[in-house]
Amino acid sequence: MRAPTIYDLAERAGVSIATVSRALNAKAGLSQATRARVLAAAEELGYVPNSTARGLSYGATETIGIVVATRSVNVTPADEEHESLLFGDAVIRGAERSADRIGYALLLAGIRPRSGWTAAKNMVGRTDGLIVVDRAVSEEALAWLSERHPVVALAWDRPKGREVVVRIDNAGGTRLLMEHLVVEHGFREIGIVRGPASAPDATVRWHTAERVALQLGAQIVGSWVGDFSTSSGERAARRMTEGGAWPPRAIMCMNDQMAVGLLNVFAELGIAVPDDVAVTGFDDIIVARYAVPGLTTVRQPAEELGATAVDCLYDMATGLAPASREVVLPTELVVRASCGCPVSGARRQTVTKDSRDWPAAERSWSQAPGRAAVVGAGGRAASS
Amino acid sequence: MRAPTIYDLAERAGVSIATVSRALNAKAGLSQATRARVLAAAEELGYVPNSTARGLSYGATETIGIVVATRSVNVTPADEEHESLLFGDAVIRGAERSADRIGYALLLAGIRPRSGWTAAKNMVGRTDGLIVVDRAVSEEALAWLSERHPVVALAWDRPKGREVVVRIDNAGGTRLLMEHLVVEHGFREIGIVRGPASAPDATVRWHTAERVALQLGAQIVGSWVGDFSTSSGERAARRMTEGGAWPPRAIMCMNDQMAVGLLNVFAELGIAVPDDVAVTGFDDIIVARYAVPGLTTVRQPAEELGATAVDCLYDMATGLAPASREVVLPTELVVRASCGCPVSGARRQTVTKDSRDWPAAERSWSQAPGRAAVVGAGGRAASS
DNA sequence: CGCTTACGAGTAAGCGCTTACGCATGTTAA
DNA sequence: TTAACATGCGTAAGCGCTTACTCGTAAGCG
Repeated sequence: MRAPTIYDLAERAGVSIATVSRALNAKAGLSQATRARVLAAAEELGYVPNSTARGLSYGATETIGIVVATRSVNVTPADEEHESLLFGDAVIRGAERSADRIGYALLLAGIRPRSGWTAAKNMVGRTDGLIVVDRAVSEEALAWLSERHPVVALAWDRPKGREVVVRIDNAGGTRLLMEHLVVEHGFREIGIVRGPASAPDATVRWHTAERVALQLGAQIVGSWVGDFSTSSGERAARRMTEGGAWPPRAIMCMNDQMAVGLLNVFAELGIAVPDDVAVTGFDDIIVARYAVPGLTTVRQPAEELGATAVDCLYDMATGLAPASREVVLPTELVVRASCGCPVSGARRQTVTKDSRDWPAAERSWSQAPGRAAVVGAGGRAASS
Repeated sequence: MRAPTIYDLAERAGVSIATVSRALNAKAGLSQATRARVLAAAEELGYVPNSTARGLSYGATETIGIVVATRSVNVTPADEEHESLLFGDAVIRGAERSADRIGYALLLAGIRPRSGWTAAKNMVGRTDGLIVVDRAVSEEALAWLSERHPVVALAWDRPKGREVVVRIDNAGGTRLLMEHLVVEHGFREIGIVRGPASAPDATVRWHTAERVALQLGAQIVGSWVGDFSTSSGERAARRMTEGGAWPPRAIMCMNDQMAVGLLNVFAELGIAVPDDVAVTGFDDIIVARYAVPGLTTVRQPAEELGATAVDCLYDMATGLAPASREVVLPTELVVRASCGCPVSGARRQTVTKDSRDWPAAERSWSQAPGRAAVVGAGGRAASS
């Protein structure tokens, strides 16, 4: 009942284990006959090589680790589903796609709020590279990891240690959105619902929004702080309507969940979106498409982030210097109804429109295995 | 720049590698002083044990593999997002949670439609057990795998080989739903939108629905076949309204996506849900909550499936015989508006209700590490 | 004071694989 | 015919770790 080893196979095929190894790994210097004999024996025995032993001997595990933050189980389900979990899932899907393409495996580790980063540390000893998503571990931990292992920090601010940062173009996306609101819709008074100060993404978005608004001759007439959750968006909406106050004509939320919170409260209060107040989000989570009205937002290519991270690590692990310390993926404006844009017909139309919105999943540059791309805002190239 | 090995550590601490190993693994028979010295040296060196070597020597990898089907990239995004992908993500989250609890790692493999199951096969050599989700691999492949490795088949029909099946109580959930429609709402004429014949889940649901309807004195007045996608639901809706025909008073869809497809088309045709036609789904995907009207459905505890699978494998890998060849998790009726139930107020109310719907994430029986539970329909115990 | 025990730590034998090296053959060229 | 080389395969040395076994030392006992 013990799994057959290379010795069993060698005996069965009547050759040495070295020959078996060469046959299985398609190395040169073997006669066709011997190779066939070994492969046949392997088939008969149902032999599967022990990857652990292979990794030890070969000196590489051909495995990429991915570290994501896992929220504690006690948040409300709505928040839990919407929040970074889904983002993390998409990243994992993308990473898995790339890993599969290069024949690597993906090892998963979730970091719980108070569990510390031991799980991430342990991955150093069993992977060829590590993806750290968002702020799953502290900056110090990231520095420690990146000093002794190839590390890609995903959706991080910018590289501080030896890690390579793969992120989206927050500034560019925010600019697109603001230009849409100010230039195309003519809104001059914009409100902003920020994220927590600890989130670099949100901070970049916020600062950019302010700057671009000024540049375009609009002004920020109000600013509220949320924590990225739907309920914090609801609280913000209540604060801005306290005592019968009227919210700004247009409100930009730094993520979709908070925007959904606004929609909830405005619907309850009878404030019409977009006719009374235009609302926008950021990220294009699934719910943005199903919100009523459909949420105008900026798409984050979460799967591509994961795929790109794996490509980068592959380069790093195989000795190629990464093309850049920082890889920036472009974002895309997704226009739905919540900003005031006409959406002809009912939801079906929206669905159709959405389908068009989605780019072909295979990016052209992903055809070349293992190559990462440096792409900037709205198509402009950007690297540091 | 080479990672420090146990030899480096031993030298630094002035002891043998055996002592280092004992210190790091908290084995008995070491003086406090020596242990402390080793740990201090480890800290200084930033030593991380090589799990590959450890696994080889120890004879177990403390890793669980999870094999999920990954749809090809060319499906429409709506279908892709809703379909098994999200289910797979939830399963992975649950599995990760359990794995983390027992100190195991999770290795991910996606099986693409035409890539074959080599990826799954290779996992045998690097894990202590395998979770195969849904129908990621063929029955023959599953048999092959389960013959030489601990395997849990998730959401599978019933065990055929040596694998343990972990699934939800499809029959029980369907019964709850049918009882709700017939007994509480008094609908006597029910339509059914089935899934593909190849999906055992859908088949069980369909047969149960027919049987229960008869038992309760209702009748099935129409049956349409879809493929689980939203667009197939839309097609079904068009077929049932062809030539001005009127759909059945109540329609039970074998999953949520198809139900959403019905909602789309009915909205377009001006058929009111639930006033003209009641519609129900199955699975309780996220979108069910955001559909208009909110979709009455049956919740699949996807995360718990993953968590339970890991618990089972842990038992199997550590030599405990699994409690049962088949573990069935209970389902839960989620009542929203699409069946005709009153939902007071607007969406906020729905959200609140939903929050209540969700059980505390920690199941009581999950407190005992590594123990799997056998729970049946609606709380009744069931095992085979 | 001599003997048994218990304790702490070292020695060495693997775990299953890859690969550098070496050694027979068979093949070619002078 | 023989040197020179390619070809095909076996031998053996690790990869970094765990652990069964061994052994020196100090404590406990009559």
